[in-house]
Amino acid sequence: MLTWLARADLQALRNAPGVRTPPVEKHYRSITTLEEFEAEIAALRQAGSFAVDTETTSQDPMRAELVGLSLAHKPHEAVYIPLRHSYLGVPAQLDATLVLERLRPLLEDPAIPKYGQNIKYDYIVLQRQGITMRGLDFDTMVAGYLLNPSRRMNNLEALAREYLNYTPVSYEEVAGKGVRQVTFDQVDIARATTYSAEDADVALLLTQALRPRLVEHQLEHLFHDVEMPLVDVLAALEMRGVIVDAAYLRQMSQHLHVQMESLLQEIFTQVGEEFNINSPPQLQHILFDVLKLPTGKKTKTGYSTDVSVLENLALEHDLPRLILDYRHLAKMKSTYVDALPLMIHPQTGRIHTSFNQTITETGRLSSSNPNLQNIPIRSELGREMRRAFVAAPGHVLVSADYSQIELRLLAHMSGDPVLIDAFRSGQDIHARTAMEVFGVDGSVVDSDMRRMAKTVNFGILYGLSPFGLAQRLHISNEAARTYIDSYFARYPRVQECLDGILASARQQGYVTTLLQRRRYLPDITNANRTIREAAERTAINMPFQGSAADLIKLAMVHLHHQIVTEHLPCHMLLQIHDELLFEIPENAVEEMLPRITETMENVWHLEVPLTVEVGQGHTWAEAH
DNA sequence: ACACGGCGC
DNA sequence: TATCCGCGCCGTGTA
Repeated sequence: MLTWLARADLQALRNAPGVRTPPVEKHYRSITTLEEFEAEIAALRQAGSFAVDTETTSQDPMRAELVGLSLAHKPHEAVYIPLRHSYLGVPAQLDATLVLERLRPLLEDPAIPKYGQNIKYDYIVLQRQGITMRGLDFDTMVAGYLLNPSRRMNNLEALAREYLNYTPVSYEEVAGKGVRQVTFDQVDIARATTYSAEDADVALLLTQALRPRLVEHQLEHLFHDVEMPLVDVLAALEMRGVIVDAAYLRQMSQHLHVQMESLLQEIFTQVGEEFNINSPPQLQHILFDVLKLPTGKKTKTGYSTDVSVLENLALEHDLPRLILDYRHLAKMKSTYVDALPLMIHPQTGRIHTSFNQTITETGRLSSSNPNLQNIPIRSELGREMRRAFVAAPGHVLVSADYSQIELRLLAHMSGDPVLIDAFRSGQDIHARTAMEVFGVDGSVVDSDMRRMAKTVNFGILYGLSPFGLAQRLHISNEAARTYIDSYFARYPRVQECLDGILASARQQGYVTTLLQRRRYLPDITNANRTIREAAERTAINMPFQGSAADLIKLAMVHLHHQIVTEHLPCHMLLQIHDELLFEIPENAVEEMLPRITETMENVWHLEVPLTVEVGQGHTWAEAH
């Protein structure tokens, strides 16, 4: 039995010698005998809920090997069960299969609530061991995120510091850092116990500390009905993965290489010297010193060479276009065509992204390792790229995306009669805005007017300034101001809605979404105008971007529930903010399409209909 | 580690 | 006077 004074108390004594904190005794121990293990199982069942933490050999749950696990059902007590520690002189450990089989009834019982920090990770690790953890009740990372989505880190250490005034033992302290870091199976069991058992304990303590705070912030519905159920859903998406056609990408890579070499020669010939196009400083030198082309935007370190600058220069010189073409090919090749095949999982043959639930300040998900939410689509080459994403044999990919969801939310929240009428009667919303803003009949609206109206519509959601609109549309500031003024004249309730958002942001210090997701905006009263206005744009965007995130998350939860309880032949693969991608057996598509669209469209009752557009095909390019 | 540029919604 | 629309992730070059 290991017992010591809590580190927080030691720190309190050091930092404030006048303050006496009652010492808390901590009881962390490892379990290596069957008798202890059986007693622990009985205690866990008796307690009826517990915190779980797994220790593994990798940060990536799809590649991690289980090394041990910790359990905590009572504050300041926890056990660590080493399973696969491996070092010279390692003591006897319980058999991993035996331990997991005895824990299975507890872990798989939905009536026994489980707590943890980033519990999706543990869920996937255990799922790969054949255990389906049910009753995921409280993820401290998700709770911390909902309480303040702007918090940089929602890791256990940051949360424990903020809510428990306590600093737990860090991973580096037990496993080392840098080149000297060892995998957890090589960590001495006694040291592993101090770390791992504490993590389970802290997760339990944080659960108790954060639960009432969620209620205070009116976040319990969002937490229990959306974000916590979503943990299982995201785990399922990540584990299923998506197939990419490596042979196709290899071919594409060779093709791109040839094109890039040819472009490169043409560029060097035009310039008269060789240089590294990928180096912004070298490119600046060539464009603005050697060729003496006019400079545009400035960056912190010099003159910008980004797309908008090169597009302007392309009007008076041939080189910028070649640079743009080269950049596009280089981007496609390095970021996607060459990188994605390297991410194929050796066992599953698929790519398993990681969906992060606690990163964005608006409530959106993010995707990384690799990011599958920014696969190209807008260029022809981008669409070719999407042909690499394919369905399994006998399956098709189905894409279902919410049409104009943020503008529909604007119609709903503002109650603007013109916007509502436009969506209820199924009109082309950008064409309708063109009619309103330019004061013309529908028959007069041409593609150029529609494009400008589209920019205005999206600009409204971002708090666009006349200056920004002018830049974007290549028109004068005066013209841009006129467009925005006429927009608000025709949609007065939208103006009131945006003013209301700003007023509540100033009054409360935060803005909220449809499902009460909250984002604090301390800069909304900043004396610096640039900073304050940035906060105002953020405030205006958050309710629309965040509510859209709320709704698609809820739809994912509903769909996943149907898929699991009714054993539907359908796998959700990806979420791309307003789109869901599925993999479905060919013979089940007819049955599944209406279920998907109806579930997504009926996820929430708004003043305007939510509509979903679906497509299908053997590749993602065809499905879209 | 940071800046830049660029892909998505 | 200067302003350059919100939210992300990642590759490359430079330090």
